[in-house]
Amino acid sequence: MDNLNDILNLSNELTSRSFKKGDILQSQGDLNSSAYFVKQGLLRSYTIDHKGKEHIFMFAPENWIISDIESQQFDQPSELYIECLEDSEVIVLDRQNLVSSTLDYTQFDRMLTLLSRRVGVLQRRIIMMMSATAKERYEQFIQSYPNLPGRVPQKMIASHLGITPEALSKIRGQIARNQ
Amino acid sequence: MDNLNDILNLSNELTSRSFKKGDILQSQGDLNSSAYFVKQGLLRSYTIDHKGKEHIFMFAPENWIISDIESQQFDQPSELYIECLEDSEVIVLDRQNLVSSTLDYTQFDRMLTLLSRRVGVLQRRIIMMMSATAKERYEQFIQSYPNLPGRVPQKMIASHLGITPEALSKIRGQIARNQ
DNA sequence: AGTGTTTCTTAATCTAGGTTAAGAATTTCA
DNA sequence: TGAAATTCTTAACCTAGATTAAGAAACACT
Repeated sequence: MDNLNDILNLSNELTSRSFKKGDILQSQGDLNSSAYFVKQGLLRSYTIDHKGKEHIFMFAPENWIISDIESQQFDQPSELYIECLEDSEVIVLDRQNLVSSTLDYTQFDRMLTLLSRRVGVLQRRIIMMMSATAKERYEQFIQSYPNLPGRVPQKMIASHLGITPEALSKIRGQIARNQ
Repeated sequence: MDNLNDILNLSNELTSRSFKKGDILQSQGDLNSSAYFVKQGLLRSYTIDHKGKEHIFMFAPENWIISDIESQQFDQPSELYIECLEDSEVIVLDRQNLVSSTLDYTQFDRMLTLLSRRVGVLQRRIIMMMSATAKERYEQFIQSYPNLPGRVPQKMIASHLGITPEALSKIRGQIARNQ
């Protein structure tokens, strides 16, 4: 992802805000949900299901943008919590910064690119969930995001993979053992 | 989804093509992948994983649009097969019909809406896969797509849910039994 | 209409990953 | 720096769904 300043209207008027580890930027059910561009630090998004269990949808380290896109675009209640995992510098993009009427042609085009790429990521993730074992998904995860283990507690990686912390610990034990 | 004619450039020059049940409109690995708008009939998209197993990504009945979006937008090899499940009337949208340079402002805006909605659907599907049992996912499926069972063989619904046909049969047996 | 092919069901068995529990390691923060 | 809290590991046991198999039902095609 190139310079997001070009993609959006960030240039002048939008400044970044600081958040502390543990801060919740947005909760499930919130209206007026935003998109968050991470200049420095690390955010995560997650849901809590009807059984009270937490499921991490994604992590956003430096230069990533994180948001409940549908909620943000159409002013629907957010399905995701967005939380700070490290003290972070974040540009908050409200509805009016990302909605069609405020975008010029070039920005529009980049927005379309961004969304198409996201669809690709989600498509591959669904296929992964359907076809791969937990071990395969873990190996694919550390390959795709080699700098995240170390910054993120293991149990959160487990949650992102859709397994329990115990299962991930067992898998890591296995991997360590045979080599 | 409103009238797709408005969203795109379909109006005059693009006519629909007929396909027969069983026709494969696009294969895994194909370049020049297209998007397909279903006027009449039913399509599906699926992958075959490295273990040789088939996984149905989505179904597209009347008025749906189906495509490997990332592949179509960026001219990358398709990850999905797209196949006809019934004799169908389909408008084939090549790269040049859907790429930024050919879209006017209104079309652009609708394209953005379309993609944001797709992201929402995929997001909910991932959360479902992580949090719900096979039975819950099946019940949610027939609620979301009440007209598909009957048009689609059960084993394909199983594949879309990420379970085996035997497991789905067992679940249906259970449901039938206790009421 | 009749035969071959695909789909669906049922049942027995197996296994990846969940659950529970408890101790060890690490982090947090006064 | 040291006590409390959180995270990680290991192990025993359990369960949802996979696998295998075989018969029944539904479809497809001449």
